[in-house]
Amino acid sequence: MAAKIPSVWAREQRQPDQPALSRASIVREAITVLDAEGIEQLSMRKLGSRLNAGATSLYRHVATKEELLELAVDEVFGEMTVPDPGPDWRADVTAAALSFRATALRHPWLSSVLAQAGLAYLGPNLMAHSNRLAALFAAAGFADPDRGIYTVLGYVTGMSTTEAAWLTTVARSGATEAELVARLLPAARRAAAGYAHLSAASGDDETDPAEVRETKFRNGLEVVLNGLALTLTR
Amino acid sequence: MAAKIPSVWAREQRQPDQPALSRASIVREAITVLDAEGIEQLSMRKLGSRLNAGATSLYRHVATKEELLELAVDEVFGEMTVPDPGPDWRADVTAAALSFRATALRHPWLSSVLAQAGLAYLGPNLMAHSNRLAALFAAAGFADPDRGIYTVLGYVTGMSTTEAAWLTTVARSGATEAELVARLLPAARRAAAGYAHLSAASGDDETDPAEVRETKFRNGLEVVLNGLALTLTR
DNA sequence: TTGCACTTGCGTACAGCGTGCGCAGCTGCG
DNA sequence: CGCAGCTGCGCACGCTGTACGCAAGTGCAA
Repeated sequence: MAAKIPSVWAREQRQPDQPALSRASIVREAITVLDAEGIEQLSMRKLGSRLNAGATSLYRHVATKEELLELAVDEVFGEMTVPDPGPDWRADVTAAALSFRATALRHPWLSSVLAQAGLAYLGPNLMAHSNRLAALFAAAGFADPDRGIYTVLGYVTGMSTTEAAWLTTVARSGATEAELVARLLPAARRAAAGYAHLSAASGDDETDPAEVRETKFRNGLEVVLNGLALTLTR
Repeated sequence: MAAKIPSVWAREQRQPDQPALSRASIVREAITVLDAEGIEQLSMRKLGSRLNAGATSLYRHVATKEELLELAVDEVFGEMTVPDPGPDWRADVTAAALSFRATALRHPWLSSVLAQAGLAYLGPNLMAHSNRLAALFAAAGFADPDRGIYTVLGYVTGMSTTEAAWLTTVARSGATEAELVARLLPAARRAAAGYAHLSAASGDDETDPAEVRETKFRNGLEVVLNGLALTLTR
């Protein structure tokens, strides 16, 4: 009732009520939808109505859906932490790699977008992330820091992408990860039959699949870091 | 005029003329479109009319567009070669990695599909590829062949995905790779300014970008293989 | 105080998408 | 000869991204 009266009060109320549809709020809400429902469920109409706005209103703040995705990607890069260079470069790189992986698994759509559009983004968070990563390898004393960066980043993105895709499959199935593994096992065994070197492994359902994945990631990373260490002492 | 007469001849002519819309021919044509126009340009309607068929006719042979993409992925995995295990496991793995990369770059949509759907495919070509890869690491004498597989595969897929995404960007820009690099350089420099460890490198436009990419790929792979070699001698 | 430029949001509309459904015609078997 | 089953197609539904033009509100200039 009082709300209907147009007055200073109403206007003051309105500001905290509706953040006025800014670019930042759009990106934030987009990430929420992406995380909750996946990339193919994000539509401009749905996003608009979640912000109490029409679909086309969003286009005042964002040129295109693709640009919105770019902004979301850069935003998410801001969640990745890279430590300041310390005495143990391996620990630092490992921490950065794990943070990358954790972020990619928290936002499984990240990999899809990156795979389709590449890293020609140049957003501020992405640049800062690259810079901090470069600092790590430079401080460690590598003759060619670039090589360290792209080798580690290649491994990390590849591994994270595969994992994220799997998690997406799990999410879409509605089951837990362990359940889906169990359900797919017969088919996998059938498919692996006749191939001498494929096991479709593991009857021991003791170990948590998520733990297994993280161990795999760490093991592979260790291999990469060992390889890189060789280029240091030489 | 003669063509209008319904007869054995007409029917016999028809067979080589129209391969009758089989699953295989649909997948083949889909790959052609995907290669030529990219993943977001593939529509069931377009695919149908290219095969002289209505859009919905395809659904007699393929349950859904997503399934069609899975079939295309497996088909393309058939193009990847993995050598039989020889005396030099590093050479063998390198050859397999380069073939994977070459295939992924020839079909840049591959990475997008894999990133979205993961490797829960179990198609025959994919299984055969994995098996041959496993054979390589087993023959090399690794205690844990799996680790070699997923480490190398992680690096290779990550690197190839990034490259494929970049090539997609290049293709969409309409320019050559070198031109696009030159065009993006100012923006990249601007973005890199203020970051101590980022160069936005290279004024020497002498070297072919494609060659640079391949060298990077090989260098990183060398690092990974060096790391793996350490787990062998131990 | 008045007026004007500018920003912001919205409604409508268009072309295109994946695909469910039911009908028509051809093929091969009894 | 007739019928079952497979193949292809036209239509229709609900959805998509987004171009366009109008209305309302805002802040600065005169």
